[in-house]
Amino acid sequence: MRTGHLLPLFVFNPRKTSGPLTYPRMPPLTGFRDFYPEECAGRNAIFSVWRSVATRYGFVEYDGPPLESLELYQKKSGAEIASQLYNFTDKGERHVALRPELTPTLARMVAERHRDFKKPLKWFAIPQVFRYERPQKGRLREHYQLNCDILGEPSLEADAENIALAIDVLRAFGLTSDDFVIRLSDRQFWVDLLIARNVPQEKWYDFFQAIDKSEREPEEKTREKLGPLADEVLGILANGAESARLDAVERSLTVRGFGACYKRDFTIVRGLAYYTGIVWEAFDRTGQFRAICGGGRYDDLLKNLGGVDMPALGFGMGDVVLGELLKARGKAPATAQTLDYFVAIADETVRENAMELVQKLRDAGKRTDFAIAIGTKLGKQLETASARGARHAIVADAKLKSGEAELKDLQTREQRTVPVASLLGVVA
RNA sequence: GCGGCCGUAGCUCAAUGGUAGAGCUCCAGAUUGUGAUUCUGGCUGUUGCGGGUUCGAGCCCCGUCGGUCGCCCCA
Repeated sequence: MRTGHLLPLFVFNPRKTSGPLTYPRMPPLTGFRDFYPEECAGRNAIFSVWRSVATRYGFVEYDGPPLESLELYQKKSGAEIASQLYNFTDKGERHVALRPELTPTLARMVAERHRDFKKPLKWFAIPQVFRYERPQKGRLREHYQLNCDILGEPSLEADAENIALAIDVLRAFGLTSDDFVIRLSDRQFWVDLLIARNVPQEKWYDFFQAIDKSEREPEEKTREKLGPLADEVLGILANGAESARLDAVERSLTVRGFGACYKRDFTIVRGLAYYTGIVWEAFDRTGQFRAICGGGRYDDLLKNLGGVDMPALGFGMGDVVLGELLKARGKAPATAQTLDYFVAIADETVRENAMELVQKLRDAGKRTDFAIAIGTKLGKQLETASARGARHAIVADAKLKSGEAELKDLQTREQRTVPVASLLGVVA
């Protein structure tokens, strides 16, 4: 009984699956994703692997708020960071931001209650994080990021443990040392060199920038940026250098059986601000994707952010690049969503008996569905059952009233009459 | 914030400046108790949007929005 004056937006006609476009589409915002069931299953499969491996390494899960004070990030990265994140003023005039990373939150939480926890802490989280920048390949405005951190342990064995976890996460997806490589570097090595060569601290930023870009820029440009240090630095980038810290980490990885998974590479400096020791990134061997994951030691961050002097390190792994890589290598986790039973109602006079059976199956833990629409043709119901990935169809007919049903194997198409009782537990 | 490329049906794509189409998907029927194939029918567009040129624009021009790739930046 439509009166005709309703806006098209509010008219719902279930018989029409598609119709004239009567109002503008509302796609998700730039850089944000919808997760339809298939994508959601894929995302959850990734989460499941992440959780499984992290807990296997003795890490425990935590989380923080998705919204934090803007100051928390500015304190760590400078005021200009605001231009790169989602920030706004809330109704209480507070300057807030959607979290661009979890590490400041972690530092805040640990500083707040560090006395409550035995050291070292091995914590992981799977936050959705946000950044305000133009989307590009492997980089959106939101993504989910596995974060694994070890706090309160200064030894290099902690660095190795963290990197080993990252390697094992990648292995758990079916990737091998043929697919990826950890590029290991030592930020402290560069700092030592800068001090030894009397480079003033205000020039360090440009120095790290030059190293970071040396792969993507012509050598002449890098030389120009490095000035008098050019020969020495380019030699180190090309041929490596001595580092007792890297020796220790590499030894630990090798005895764990990961000798083929890493290479020493001093071009990795990981951003600019807070890393203090070992830093590393994982890349796919073909180089067609940006970094899969990366991390390092940040021993000063907790002191600077929360006033608690505690060594710390960690890594982050996003779902976007990882998902692209797994898809390209045919290693995307299987996401088939199936049913144990689909109850097809062949005879509407037994619908109530069929619903009783559906409920019993569900109570018994069986994934069970049925055709809600009354009077759906049996053929259509079986088609649905098959499309939904059900292993068996149960054809509910008059025999159901005497405790029997037709059980049909949807793969073999074989069908037999069975007592209903046998469906509740015995038959899988 | 800057630049390259691309925007046609839900999806993948056609259409010399001259009446906007196909395949797939979806829904239904052939088939009122049996799903893979097959056949038939149905739904579907302000050609992203707004201007301009032209007798006439999906096509050419300008702008804008969106997508994508890169730059900047990288947590």
